[in-house]
Amino acid sequence: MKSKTSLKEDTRQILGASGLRFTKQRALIMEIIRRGQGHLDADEVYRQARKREPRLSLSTVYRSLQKLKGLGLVDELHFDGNHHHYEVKPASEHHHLICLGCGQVIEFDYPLSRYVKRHVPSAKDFEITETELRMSGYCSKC
Amino acid sequence: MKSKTSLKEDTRQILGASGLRFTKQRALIMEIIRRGQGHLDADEVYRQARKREPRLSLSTVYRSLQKLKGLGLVDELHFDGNHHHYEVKPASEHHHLICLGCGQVIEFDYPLSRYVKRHVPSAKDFEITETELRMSGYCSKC
DNA sequence: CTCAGTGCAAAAGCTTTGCATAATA
DNA sequence: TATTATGCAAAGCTTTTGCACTGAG
Repeated sequence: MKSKTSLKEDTRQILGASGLRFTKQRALIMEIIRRGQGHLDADEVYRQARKREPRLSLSTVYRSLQKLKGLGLVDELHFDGNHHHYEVKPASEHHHLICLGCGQVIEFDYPLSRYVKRHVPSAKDFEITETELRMSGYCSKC
Repeated sequence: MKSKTSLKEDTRQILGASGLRFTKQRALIMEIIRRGQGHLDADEVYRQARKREPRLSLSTVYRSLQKLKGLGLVDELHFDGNHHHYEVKPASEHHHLICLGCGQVIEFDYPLSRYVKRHVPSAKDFEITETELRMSGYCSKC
């Protein structure tokens, strides 16, 4: 219960600090993304959100996601090239393993950018701001 | 000169083995992707190809890319969620570092999937068929 | 009260598909 | 000659944009 409230308050504060507004639509979108464990695309967010806020429009979802991403509250992922997926920005660096058989997405934490900076010469003088590792294959069941 | 011929012959043979045809359009597309060092999207391939084959259509580019990808001759990358980028499938596992300032793409080899399989528990019993690491940030100049 | 945000509808990319024609094996 | 591939045009999806209205601060 605590984390839910604090996500909401954090969001309100960060939005406010940038002169942006904390609307019920944005609260709902954040809430859904958090519950979705980071693997929802815009349309799924939209469909879930409409259950509670039937007049919400898809463009609001897109615009909110964009703003939240700009503020660093949400990350945009690219599992495939067809649509974006979103997740509440995780505290630690984490990555995704996708099963091509059953579609499940496994997350794992790993400070990969630190590792790469240390081991890859061409990454040495790069200031890495974003890292996305996507691995796909088949899980033990498939 | 040798490698050029052998890419062409390899392509012809692999297509043939699957009952597919080696057309001048496909030869040209492969050639362009190879020269493009792996960072062209479909439209860029199309524009370059039309210089030599003005009647080529964009749908042929897409269809060919799809077939070539299916045969494992070409890899599809997702730098952003808006379009696909293509590269001739590299022999060794390699990844991409993208500068958000000047747009340059730095490639580096690294057997990352082996590393991850070894260090990440949840990846242990996964058969990884594809790995894509995308890191972005700012290069030393930007 | 003011400016950011919303809903709706229309437009804008990128990618795919249907169909008749051309070209490979 | 039998299919596979191509070109063209049209359709499909996801995402973005314009505009008048609403609502948060």
